[in-house]
Amino acid sequence: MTDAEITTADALAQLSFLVLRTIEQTSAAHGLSPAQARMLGILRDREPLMTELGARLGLDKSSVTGLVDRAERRGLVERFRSAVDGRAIHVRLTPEGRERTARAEADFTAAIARLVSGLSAAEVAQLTRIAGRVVADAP
Amino acid sequence: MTDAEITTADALAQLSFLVLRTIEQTSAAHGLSPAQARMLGILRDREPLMTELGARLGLDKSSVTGLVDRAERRGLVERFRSAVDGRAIHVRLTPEGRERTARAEADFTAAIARLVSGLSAAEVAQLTRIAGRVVADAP
DNA sequence: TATTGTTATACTCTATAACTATA
DNA sequence: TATAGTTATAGAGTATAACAATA
Repeated sequence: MTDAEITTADALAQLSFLVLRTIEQTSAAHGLSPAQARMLGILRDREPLMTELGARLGLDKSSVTGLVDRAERRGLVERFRSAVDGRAIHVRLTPEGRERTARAEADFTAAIARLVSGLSAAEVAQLTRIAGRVVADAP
Repeated sequence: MTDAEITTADALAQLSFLVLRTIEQTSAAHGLSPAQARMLGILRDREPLMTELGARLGLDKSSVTGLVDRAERRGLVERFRSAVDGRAIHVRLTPEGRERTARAEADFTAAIARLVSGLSAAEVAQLTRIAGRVVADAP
């Protein structure tokens, strides 16, 4: 009974703050904001329309315009017109953006490994599996 | 082999975005920003100095000034001078702030319960225990 | 008319640097 | 001198509402 009891909500909230802080730190080390890092991660294997990007990020279209504007100004992404719809615009990584994304992700993976380094291999596997289930089940 | 393999880093990043979105939604339903909700949660059982609050939140003192300003304007918190140090200022919840905090937390707890409703009771317990361990081990 | 995207505007959040008041 | 806090300023991120261009 020396360990404090902790609710699921508390444990997940605190774990999330920890992971988000890790994302902030590794992003910042590569000159990226967390929002940009998240967008670049999505663009790693897609060239979505502005609207689709907004849907994936859960952001309003005007927010996506600003996010893409700032990333484009930094040479990380570029816009190009849809071949089939004159109104629609795709976004994709530039080579520079792709490199930065890869390096930031490698650092993030290493940081997460340090974060769970106090767990046994079996516990890490359980955590990964259960977290993956929650994410997959989510609406 | 029908399930996609997922890395620990990916699973935790996605879970964290999911939890953060839940915090945003339940906060917004009570007229709070995520940053405010987090601050109010800290103030639930403390009356810290501005500096101590900043240390707990990991924020610069000027950021804390703004955060407390906006919360004070909404009647959620109040400042009061230290009895022992003429420079120092404590922050505490108002009765209104305490009520809002309690209601938002209850909603958040319910939302997290829905998030993990696809897991077995044993899995929820495992997730809670392991997440708690990671948080407790973190620097 | 409906949809795609941008612009104008406003607010929150955050940091750095300069400042005031107290220790 | 050093510390606690505020102010001035700047930039990112977000949303709502109004708009232009295309479907």
